[in-house]
Amino acid sequence: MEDNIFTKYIRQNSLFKKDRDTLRPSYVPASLPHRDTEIHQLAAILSTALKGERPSNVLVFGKTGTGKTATVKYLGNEMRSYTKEKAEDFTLHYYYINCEVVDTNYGILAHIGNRFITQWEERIPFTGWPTESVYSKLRGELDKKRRVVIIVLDEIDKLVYKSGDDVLYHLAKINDDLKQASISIIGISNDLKFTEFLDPRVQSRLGEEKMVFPPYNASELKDILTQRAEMAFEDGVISESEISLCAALAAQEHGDARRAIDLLRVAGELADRDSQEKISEKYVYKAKNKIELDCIAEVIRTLPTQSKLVLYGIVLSADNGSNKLTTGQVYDVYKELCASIGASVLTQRRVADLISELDMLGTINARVISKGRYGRTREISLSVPIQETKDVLEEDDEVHAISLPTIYKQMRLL
DNA sequence: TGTCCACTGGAAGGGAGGGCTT
DNA sequence: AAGCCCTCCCTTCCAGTGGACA
Repeated sequence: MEDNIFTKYIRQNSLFKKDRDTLRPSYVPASLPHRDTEIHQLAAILSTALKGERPSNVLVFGKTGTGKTATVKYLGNEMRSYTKEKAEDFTLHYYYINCEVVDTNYGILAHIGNRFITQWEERIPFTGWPTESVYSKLRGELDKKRRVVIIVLDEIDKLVYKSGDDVLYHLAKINDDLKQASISIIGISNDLKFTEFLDPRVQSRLGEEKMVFPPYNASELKDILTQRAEMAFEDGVISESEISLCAALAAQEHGDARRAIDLLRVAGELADRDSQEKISEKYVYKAKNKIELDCIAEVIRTLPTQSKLVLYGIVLSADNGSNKLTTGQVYDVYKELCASIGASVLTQRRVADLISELDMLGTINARVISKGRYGRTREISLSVPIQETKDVLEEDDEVHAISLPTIYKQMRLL
């Protein structure tokens, strides 16, 4: 046991208290600073459910990290603990569904339906049934008892963009067909405009009540971080000035509390790894850097192969000192890269679109310029670090197979 | 002043693939 | 299993264009 390689890591004094989950994005704290107004507003709407009546449907808007999900989950917990103490003649159900995970009409209906089906044999299968049957099965199960069902659809905009508003139409209309039970929906979205894509009938039913969560400012973020830091870190590990720094950095990025908390956690982890006793300013900046790089790396990693090849071409050119490229130049290098690994070569038109996509993702900078006599094109430059990007791209098997010396030779000929 | 380059960006359509329906 | 529809990725075709240069 003494010689086990992990002993040292486990024994090591940690800056974190045992419960470091308090800095995870999914953690819902027992109190939410600076969300009193929103909590009370939503509680007033939902309180109807505690009397056995159907509350209005609610749409909750707000940018990422403004506490939408936390507030809604918090109220769910509160309602559950309230009803636990009372014996009512109806049951209250509060279900949370993340539409980024369950993103099809069928999936949502089946998911909700299965919550009410206790017998395994009777459960709705993952796939196979016509959507209409799932709907009627759900309706039948719901109406067996007197109940109020509140369904939270987080990231509801993702669902609408991907699968349209059919489920929402069904769910909004289901109350007309129910005698005993009732359903209300809380939709959470960070996109204010998604309702434009809804059928007008769905739009008005779903948006009976609307709430907008404003971003946190730096001092509000600081209170949130102070609360979390107390829960997560041992005493004296982090001081006020470092917390302020985290808050200030996150406030610059439109007051995203999740970002701020991530910053705190990563700073802690980095300091911990270096066996520090305190989280100094240096580690906050290191954490900021790491988070940004991780973000970029993740974007690049999930790119389709063809986009990776285009980007790789731009990276190699930048590595060779050509900072500003035209679409034609990028295409030439790209063709060489494809040839060297035998990949199919896309048309220049398509590659131009891929370049636009890379531009939108922020990995490159591409703006249209005119070089007069010499035509109109995009001026393309890399906007992420060369070496790191190259490393991430080379993790890809296909990119890895490229023979660099050959490419460099070809590039000199171009 | 007009020309003309090297593209841009819109439009239409093909075809592969996945999921739903019959 | 087969048909259908939808979405995504891609190709083909083409009109349009900012500005250096003759």
